[in-house]
Amino acid sequence: MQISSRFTVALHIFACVDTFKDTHKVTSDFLAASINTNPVIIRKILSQLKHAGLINVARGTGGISFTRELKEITFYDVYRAIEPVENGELFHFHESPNPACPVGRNIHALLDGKLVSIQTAMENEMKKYTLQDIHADLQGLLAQQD
Amino acid sequence: MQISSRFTVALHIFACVDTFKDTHKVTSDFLAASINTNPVIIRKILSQLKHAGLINVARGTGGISFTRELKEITFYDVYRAIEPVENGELFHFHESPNPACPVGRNIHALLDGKLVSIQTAMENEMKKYTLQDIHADLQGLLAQQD
DNA sequence: TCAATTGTAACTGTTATGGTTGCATCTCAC
DNA sequence: GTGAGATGCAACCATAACAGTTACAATTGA
Repeated sequence: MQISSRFTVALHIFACVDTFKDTHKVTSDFLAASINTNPVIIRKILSQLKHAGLINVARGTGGISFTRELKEITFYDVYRAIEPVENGELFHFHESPNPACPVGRNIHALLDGKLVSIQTAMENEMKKYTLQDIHADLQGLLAQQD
Repeated sequence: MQISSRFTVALHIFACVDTFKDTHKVTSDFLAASINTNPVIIRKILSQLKHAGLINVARGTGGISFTRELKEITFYDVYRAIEPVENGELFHFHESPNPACPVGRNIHALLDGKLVSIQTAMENEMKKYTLQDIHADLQGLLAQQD
């Protein structure tokens, strides 16, 4: 299975807030227009990001602000905020291997460490990228396009 | 989302075939008993592994054999054999960002390379492990348990 | 020929996703 | 205060993937 589009949508949200925060009121409707989806989808994701402590959302008046500097928010922070799986396990292990079988009895011991190392490799790469990287890269792209 | 349990089931299948190929006829029923699932689930996964060229399955008589040495089959080979997503993209990007928005127009250019590097980090770690590692580790565990 | 086995279609129940409507609640400007 | 504009959230819907199950045709070797 794929990691849901909520992840890229969340990164898109951050890029929009960063880009437009001084020139527009960035609402869920505004974001939905840039991302081309429904405002309620945006609000659900904003709610997740808020509960993870990454942003503040102003009720009533609208508007989004970051709780930390951009370089202090990594892709991994966003991924964990958005991903609903309890304790964040990347692999779904089959539930009940047969303990009467020598393989079934040992399959977890055989695989668990390897699966963790694979997941960790992905997560460590996610931690290398921050919202500051998006900010910088976008500035570069926009400068070319002027 | 999580990577489906078909992946760990497939690795379990390989471990069973390797362990029991000389002492038992390893059928889908036999495997289903060790994995504690339905024989048809097993046959579906065997079919995927067969189409990926990793195993041969004997119709009628039953029995499974490897097409390569264990050390020549990596976790990544198994993952790609089992994962149905076309061209194997780990991330599901939202479909149609708004080209009229400076962010929407550039979001793919901003993120694609970073997402690929994350996926590649995971896949490279998967390529480090082979079925030979499972074989060796299981021999070690079983030796302890005697 | 027969028993055992694979291959596969058809179906079920559950869950996640993405989308949508509707509305209560909140906030600020007036 | 009132109203306009927002968010928060519940309640749906359609679709798809997953895991499981039944049934049966096709294959193979004894």
